[in-house]
Amino acid sequence: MREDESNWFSRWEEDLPSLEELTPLSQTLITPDLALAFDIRNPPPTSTAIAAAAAAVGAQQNQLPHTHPPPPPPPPPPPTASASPSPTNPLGPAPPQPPEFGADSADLASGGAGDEPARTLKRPRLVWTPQLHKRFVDAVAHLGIKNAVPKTIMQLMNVDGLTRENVASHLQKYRLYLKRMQGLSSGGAAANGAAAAAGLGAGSDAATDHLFASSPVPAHFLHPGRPNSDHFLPFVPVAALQHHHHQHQMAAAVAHPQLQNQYHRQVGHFGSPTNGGGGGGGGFEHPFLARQTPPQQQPVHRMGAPLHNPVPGYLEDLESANGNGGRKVLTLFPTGDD
DNA sequence: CTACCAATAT
DNA sequence: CATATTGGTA
Repeated sequence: MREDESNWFSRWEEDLPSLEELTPLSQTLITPDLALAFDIRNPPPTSTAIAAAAAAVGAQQNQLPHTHPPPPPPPPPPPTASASPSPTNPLGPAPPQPPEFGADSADLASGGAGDEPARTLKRPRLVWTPQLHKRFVDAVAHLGIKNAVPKTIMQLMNVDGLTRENVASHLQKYRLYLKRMQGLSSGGAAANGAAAAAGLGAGSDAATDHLFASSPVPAHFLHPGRPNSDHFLPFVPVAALQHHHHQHQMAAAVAHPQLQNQYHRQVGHFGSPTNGGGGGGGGFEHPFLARQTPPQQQPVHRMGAPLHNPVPGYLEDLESANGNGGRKVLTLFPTGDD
């Protein structure tokens, strides 16, 4: 049993980051339903989509999975017209997202899925794009390490198509990353976890930081035993369900399971040109799949998130993996937690 | 039984 | 290496 449940809300404030952290993240996940909706099995003659994708290095995640989903029946919203007070997504509603399509989906000849979806199809590998990860971190940050468990995180992220397993897996890795960093940052000059996370120290250079360094790590993460500043946010776990009203819920990017080559070195130019530089609030996205699938979550009656609706328009995020040594610019949150 | 976690497999 | 999958456990 989770013994902490008794006092988890007593310490909510501790973990509560600053409200401003609520980042209007937006991600698009191609959910199988979606794919199905688009009818992938009726692909255009396009062929070298994959090659194209490879060529389009700037974009790494936009392959369309041809997964036929285990039919998640669109649950008819039977809200008896009563609840649904704050539809505001805790972490972030999705700003306008350019519905860009990857075009295509190479059909693999596996298994004769010539016709109807074989019910035993697996989902494509989820690609944790920086944006997605950002959302992940935000969710964890907002939940607090204590409550940051896969299910909760998943719900908070509210990314369509994301499964608990996905989050769990990533969470595991994330924890490892944090742990590694704790050891390095503690006692060292780097008092700031974010700094270490950025890839400053020697701990994160090439490998581990790829994705993780993209998102600042909340300071409290590195020091679980030490509440930083007491945040006071008398918030209550409002049971927040997501569906209700259209909020762009995007999807995450997925890649083909098989065509997973091991060469990708393109994590570096995310900044969308349209935005002018990285960072830009609300404006940087990639060729992602945008679309939302009908509600598909279970009526889990669990707590929601103590977040409030973020104001869209302010985004931070950074990315710069140049091999220049050292120096990392952390465009941290406006709160300046570090 | 559900969910978490760590280990293991792909 | 990044995810997925599995097994044991709370």
